[in-house]
Amino acid sequence: MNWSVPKGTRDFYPEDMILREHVFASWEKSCRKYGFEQYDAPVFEHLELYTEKSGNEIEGQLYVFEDKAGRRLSLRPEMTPSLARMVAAKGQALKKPVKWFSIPKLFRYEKMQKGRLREFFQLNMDILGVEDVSADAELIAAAIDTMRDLGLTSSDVSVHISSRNLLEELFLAVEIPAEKLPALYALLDKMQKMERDEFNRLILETLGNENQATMVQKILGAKSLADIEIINADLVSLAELKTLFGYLEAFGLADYAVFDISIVRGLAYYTGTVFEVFDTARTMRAIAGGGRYNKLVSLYGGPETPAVGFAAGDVVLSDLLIEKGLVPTERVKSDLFIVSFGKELKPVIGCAAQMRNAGISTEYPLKLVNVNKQLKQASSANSRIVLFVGGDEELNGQFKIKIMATGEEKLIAMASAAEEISAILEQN
RNA sequence: GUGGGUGUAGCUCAGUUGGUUAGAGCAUCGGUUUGUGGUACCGAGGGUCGUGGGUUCGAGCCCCAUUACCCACCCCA
Repeated sequence: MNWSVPKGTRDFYPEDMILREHVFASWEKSCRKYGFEQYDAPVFEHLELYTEKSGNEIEGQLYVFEDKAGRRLSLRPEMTPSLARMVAAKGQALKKPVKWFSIPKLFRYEKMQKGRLREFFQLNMDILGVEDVSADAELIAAAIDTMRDLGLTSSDVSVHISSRNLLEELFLAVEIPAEKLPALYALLDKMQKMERDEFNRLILETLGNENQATMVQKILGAKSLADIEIINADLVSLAELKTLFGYLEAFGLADYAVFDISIVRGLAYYTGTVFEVFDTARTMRAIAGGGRYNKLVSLYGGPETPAVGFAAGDVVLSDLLIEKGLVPTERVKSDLFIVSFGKELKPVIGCAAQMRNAGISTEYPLKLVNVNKQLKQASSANSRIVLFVGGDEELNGQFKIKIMATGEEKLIAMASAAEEISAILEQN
């Protein structure tokens, strides 16, 4: 018998939930701050939803199964097809712009590695219905802000931005045949991983034309938009990118953003802006990635809908937060812990009920042991205040309480105990 | 799918050229005479040494297979 978790999955013990909830809460907060609304969709979808977009080959990376009626279904490997389907189904009825977010659990049958599991979470944020680059800027700003809210600065992470259109325009201007573009994109995606000479050799091999190869090498050597402008100043996408970076500067986020011509984002459905967020040390895989996908909603039978979105996985991000020491450690089970001097549980329960009814998170020992032991429990529950019941103080209509952080003890009136405790909890 | 590395207590690891009953720290639980926690002292539980086979009088240690994890490649929505 094998009682371990399936390959590529995780258990979340309470102590693991601290980090997970920290990240989720931060994500949601950032999304709301930008006016995004939450949505969700089924965990499994018709298989065709994914094969339509990515081809039959991806089936090997999906958790595919058949239901009892013989339907071919798949656990969702990504959220965007579900989103596109939902938006397509509403047709023109949705008020634009649509700004939606979701935190789905996703499943991919993959060989696992550092930062890549078979079951994981993603934050997805998308803006639909806006063609202007202002939407790209709003989205990228929101993406950066999710990182910033978690304590990551521009010296920890940066967003590398490019544009599919820019590459296409540049390449077509030097008369590279359109059918060669996918091969070039694939090559470009690997640029960071190889020596410049090797890279240049492969470009020549792909194009089979020395003049074109030289031009492409020059284009791909561009380190900034200014470099691009020298090569070819008359490009629509160049103007767009300049506008985009201008907007990011207006957001006060210029420190995070860099132009990086090597960003192409696989070969998927991107039609314009593409970007990826990396740790600046570049020791991990991408933390987030996204871009513009103007064709996808119509692919699912909806109206032509411009769209831009991104996804950030929880795995690499969590690794980074741990490495940077940005993980909360405090684990408060309950704010108040009741310790009893007596042997009767009933008065303890009565007191606990009173506190809980007042909205105070309260625990007490389920087995009445000696006071020493009870206080140890209060301590490991990380409770902030201990309330003693069954003591002599009650003869004067008072409870003794103890502030655990300082060890300070004080007497409070029994009649207003809940109010006084709430007040103390609020102060600290 | 390809190549490499690592598996000893819940965790981090010791364990001599193969030799009795496999150890430590941390953690957990119990106790230090029942009205005071975090620190201290005493004690206890917990391991078929990843799994299966082989070599040997004898294997945690050597050999083979297998599995899980880690790293690199492939892929990355």
